[in-house]
Amino acid sequence: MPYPPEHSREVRKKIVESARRLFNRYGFDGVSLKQIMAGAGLTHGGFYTYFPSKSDLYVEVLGCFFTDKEWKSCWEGVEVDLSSGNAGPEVVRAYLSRQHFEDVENSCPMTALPTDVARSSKSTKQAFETVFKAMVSVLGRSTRGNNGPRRDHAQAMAALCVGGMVVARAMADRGYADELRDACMVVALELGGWSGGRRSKNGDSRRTQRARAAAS
Amino acid sequence: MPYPPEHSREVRKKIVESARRLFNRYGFDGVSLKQIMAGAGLTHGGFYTYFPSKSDLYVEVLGCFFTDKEWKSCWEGVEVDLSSGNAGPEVVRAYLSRQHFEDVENSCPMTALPTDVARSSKSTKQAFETVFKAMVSVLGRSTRGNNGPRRDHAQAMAALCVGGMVVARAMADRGYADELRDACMVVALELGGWSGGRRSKNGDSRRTQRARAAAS
DNA sequence: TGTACATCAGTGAACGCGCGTTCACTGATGTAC
DNA sequence: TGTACATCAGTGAACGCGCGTTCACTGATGTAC
Repeated sequence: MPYPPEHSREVRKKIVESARRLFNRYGFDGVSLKQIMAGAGLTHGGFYTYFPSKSDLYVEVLGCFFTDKEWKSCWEGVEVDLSSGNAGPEVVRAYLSRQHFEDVENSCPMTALPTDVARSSKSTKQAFETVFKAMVSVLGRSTRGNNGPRRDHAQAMAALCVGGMVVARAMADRGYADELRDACMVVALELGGWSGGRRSKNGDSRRTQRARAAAS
Repeated sequence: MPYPPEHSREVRKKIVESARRLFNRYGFDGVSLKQIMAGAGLTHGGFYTYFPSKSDLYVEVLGCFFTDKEWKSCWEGVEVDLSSGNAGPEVVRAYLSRQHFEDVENSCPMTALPTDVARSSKSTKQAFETVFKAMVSVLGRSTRGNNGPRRDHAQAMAALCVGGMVVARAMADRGYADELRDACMVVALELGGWSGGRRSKNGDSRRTQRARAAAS
């Protein structure tokens, strides 16, 4: 047996990671297998040892986010424990943070790829749906003490987080994108009943920043 | 002068219309100039008589929605007068309607193309931003009698409309997509202070449908 | 009304290019002795 | 410890294909007389 069994697993993971970064940045059609394999330190021919097709890799990439117990984001310093009952406001702030806005490569695929997915196969949509439902579930479980947010509020919050980021990324004016992101954050937190809570470092709303500046 | 002056204008418009339908359905990279020109009843070689490049056509397509005085949607029976001060709830209902969800070809480019735009040139983003701001403006102008919605509420409503549709289109389960669309509609109307209003035929919320079914 | 003509919108072959995928092969690996 | 070997991960040339773009040309058009 020429190679140890973990070798294959490691290389496969490298390919998925490379693909995730590239798909996030350039979309499904904007990335070639040559680029993906180069990102994993290999040449293009070896791809088919690991995946039956480019589309199959795509499905796998979509599934690898948000479904782990720990939220495995690379957003510096933002690590949310999804199993805690109070992850809701943390998730909203992290999702709509400047960090997440800027780090396209490591961003949530729901922010970077939703319209690509809408045009793709059923299995791709299935992977996307699982991720979205996971987000809704986390937001819905998080309560402010009483009965928690309504089901439609949890869904709308998730749509607002995703939609806010998607639209913000499509703006030409960075200042307006920031303002929009902030507006969505404020409203999403209101919907969850988390308006009074603390703000994370990178998720500061403009309002908070202004208030802080005025106080000093 | 071999051709009348309006000929050129008409053909150009045909190309833009064909491109709009195809881009909405398959995205920028998923459509060839051959397809676009065929959709306009021409062969591919003639394209460059009308546009300098595929990208330039893309920018033009993005701008042609939502910026007219009348909302020139082809959503059957839904025609909203944007100059009226009360277009807000109508826009929300039309945007998140089943009609808009299903009619991909004629849908708003913000629903079909936002992540493509996020990866595109500044001029493309500029066109997208103009369309989005027009939507925010319409929603913001619409008041319920008092001081109207807050600025951040108008922005969040627009993001919720766009985000709700984008995510709904990426779902595998049609039933869940409908539920999500409905949740976003209910919450967006709440944000605008328009919750008590009538529902348009195709924008019926599930809640309304259920209530109606129970009453009969 | 009929004919010759200049214009230029539209055609379609050709260009170079990069794609996803295939496959005969190479050469690094751990094993056997 | 050293050598021969079987395995198979990874290589890179080659495949057919369709893309955006170019360009020499065709032929439908309205005009002039």
